[in-house]
Amino acid sequence: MEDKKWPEGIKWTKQRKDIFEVLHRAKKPLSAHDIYQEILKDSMVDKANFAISTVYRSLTIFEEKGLVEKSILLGSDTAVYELTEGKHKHYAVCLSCHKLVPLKHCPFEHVEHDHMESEEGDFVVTGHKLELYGYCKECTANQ
Amino acid sequence: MEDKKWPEGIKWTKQRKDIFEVLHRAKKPLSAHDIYQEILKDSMVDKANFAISTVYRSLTIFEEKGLVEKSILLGSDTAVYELTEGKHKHYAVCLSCHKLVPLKHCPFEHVEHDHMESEEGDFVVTGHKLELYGYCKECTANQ
DNA sequence: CCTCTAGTTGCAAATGAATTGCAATTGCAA
DNA sequence: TTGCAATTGCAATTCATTTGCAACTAGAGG
Repeated sequence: MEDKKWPEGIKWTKQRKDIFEVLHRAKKPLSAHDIYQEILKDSMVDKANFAISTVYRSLTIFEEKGLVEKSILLGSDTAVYELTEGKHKHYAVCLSCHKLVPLKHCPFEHVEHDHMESEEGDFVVTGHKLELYGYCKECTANQ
Repeated sequence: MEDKKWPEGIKWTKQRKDIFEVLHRAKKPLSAHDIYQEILKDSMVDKANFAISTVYRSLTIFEEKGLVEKSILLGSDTAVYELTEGKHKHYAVCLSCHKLVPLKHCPFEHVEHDHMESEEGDFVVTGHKLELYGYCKECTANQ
């Protein structure tokens, strides 16, 4: 985080630093619970001194500031978060093993804008969320 | 429903018929709660004789049978459902007024398949979920 | 370095969507 | 019409997430 500009009006606390670190080294979106466990595991802190509500509150703020992206993936009821870091990523969810497979490209890099027209006039598109589903290599192989 | 084939092994009960009707005439995805309220409002039944758990259970079955599609839209924590009816629909969510605006076309009609390649080999894509976000005509007009 | 305070946190209790156990009910195949 | 597996109502439960509040700190301004 050191090299990054931190949004105004929000404090860079030890807890937020920990949450950021976990998200930073994660290779996939994590739930609040995942993050919490990871922090405890690393004994970055002792359990008696870190509330999961802090994770939720921090993630909410991070999201508001555009630092993380929240999504609720297919077939799940818990939200997962990942750092935006300027990047733009999508995943495919395996319907069989529920694995998350990152896509190489955003399929929308090549889509013209006028395809976005809505049924009721213009809509200024600022972003999108895409999720593919199907079957991963392993699950296809094993029938 | 009369003209449609009903999946095997699941019964066509009064409750499911009501749920189906509500979904059928809905112009947008509805939550279990929406559906429940709608049914009560229509006095299709009296409250004392229709449990919301039935709505949830029915929707789950409908989803398993491919009759409805479940999604959890941006900025919401409750699932919404709509009949698939063969169609394929996407929405844009207005970040300002939270209105759901249906899109005219699925942007993927024109996307080549190889853009779906994943970082770790092939993935058989059977479907996708797309959600655009941005600002609707009205909200853009009102600044 | 110290002070002060708005922003944060821990904790425990509260929400609210969704699920479940169970006994009673009901489609519907035979 | 009958029999039973599927379904339902109801109430209790689960589980992710949120919230109230008093105690605590980051970090701006002395």
